Amino acid sequence: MNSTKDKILNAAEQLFADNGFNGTSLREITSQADVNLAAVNYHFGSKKELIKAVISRYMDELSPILEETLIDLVNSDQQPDLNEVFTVFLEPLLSLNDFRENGTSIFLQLLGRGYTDSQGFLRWFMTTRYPGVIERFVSAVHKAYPELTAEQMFWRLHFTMGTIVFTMSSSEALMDIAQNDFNKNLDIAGVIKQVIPYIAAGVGAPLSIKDHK
Amino acid sequence: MNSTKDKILNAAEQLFADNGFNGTSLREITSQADVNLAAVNYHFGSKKELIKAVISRYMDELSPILEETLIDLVNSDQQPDLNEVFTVFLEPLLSLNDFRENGTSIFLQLLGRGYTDSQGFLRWFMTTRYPGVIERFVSAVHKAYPELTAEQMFWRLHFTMGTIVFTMSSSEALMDIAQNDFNKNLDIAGVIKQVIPYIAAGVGAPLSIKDHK
DNA sequence: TATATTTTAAAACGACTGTTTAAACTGGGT
DNA sequence: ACCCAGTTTAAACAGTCGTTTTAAAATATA
Repeated sequence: MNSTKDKILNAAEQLFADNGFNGTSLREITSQADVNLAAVNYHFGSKKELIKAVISRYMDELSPILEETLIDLVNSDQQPDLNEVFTVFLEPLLSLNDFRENGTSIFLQLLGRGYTDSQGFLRWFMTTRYPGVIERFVSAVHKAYPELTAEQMFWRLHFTMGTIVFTMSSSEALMDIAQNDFNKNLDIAGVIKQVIPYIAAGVGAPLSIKDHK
Repeated sequence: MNSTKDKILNAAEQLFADNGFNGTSLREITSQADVNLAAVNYHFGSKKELIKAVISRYMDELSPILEETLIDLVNSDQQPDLNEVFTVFLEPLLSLNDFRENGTSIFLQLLGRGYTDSQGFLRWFMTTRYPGVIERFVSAVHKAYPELTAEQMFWRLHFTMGTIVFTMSSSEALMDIAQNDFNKNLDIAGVIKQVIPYIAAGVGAPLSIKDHK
């Protein structure tokens, strides 16, 4: 259905992805969605709740798929490679393109915005509302690299989050540069395939001597 | 000297680092600096110019040291390890603590804000004003890993930038978590030492088959 | 058809933004 | 003493923001 609520969500997610949460006004959203300004506060209560609704629409779609795939990986007999662990994300992320046009790119950009724009409130929202994905993911990494201590796991997963989030929030600019400088026409899937070996190697980096003590 | 200009710069850099450029108003800055609101526009012309001035104060201090160290590395006889290449940044970055209190942390946070807050204008400012550092750095990485194509270099250095920038813009929150969960009291130098093996391994990841064609 | 409920519409609210204005003040040079 | 450039001050500017209010219109319920 093409209700007012949906029109707002569709306009909002694109604008949020492009210009960030702070950088997008309700007036831009409602004029883009061709609805009245007051409709946002009527349907969602506030801008903050609208942001949550935009994110939730993706996470509710993604998290079950992701969790299932990760559980399969953890329960399999053989020890996975770190590259395999991260490749697990590829298909579920790309499936968002069936869910909504440009869904993969928009979702990853939103994720990036959420971590940088609004000082930590979205991080809290995600970790408390979708804890399963993170737990399964940590288990999978642990299975692939058991020697990694919990502390190093913590740091390296945050580094990884940074790589993803930063890359994706500026993915359009990066793809433009790649197009101009290397004549390579990459889509979002191409960027993801570029980043997987990087983060797999980063997480899999050898333990430094000083941490063994 | 403790001029109005300096008082503004000192207050601005801390607020910018904490709350971002968009998230910091001129009124917050001037009241923190205990100067009149109009002083910013009088001394700097605009908020945008103030941002540039804050960044420049650090970059003018850092870039000569960094360039020199990188040139030494490139001109040395033996091939450097990627870990060595990135470790080169440690000392110059830490030297910012002598330059200003908490200088290292503030600068890295500012760098992060600049890349995410103001859609690319600061990226343009940095690359056009301090191109030498980037060139030397690319040369150093190339010397350590000659097989890396220009395109893959481009991507991996951007991934690296993302790791750094994201980690540092939320470094305080991360250090708090590390303190609570692992009872480890890390300072900014500790975080940098954690991240170096990660990015070195990421940049040094093996070339995937499909890029050889 | 009549009533109740949901949805839209236009306008205004108070608060905040960066910037500008014009007057007051400051310290040094003649 | 006077003048004058450099600096500081308080006030106002025009604009945007998220949110609320009030009334009209559309829709559903009986």
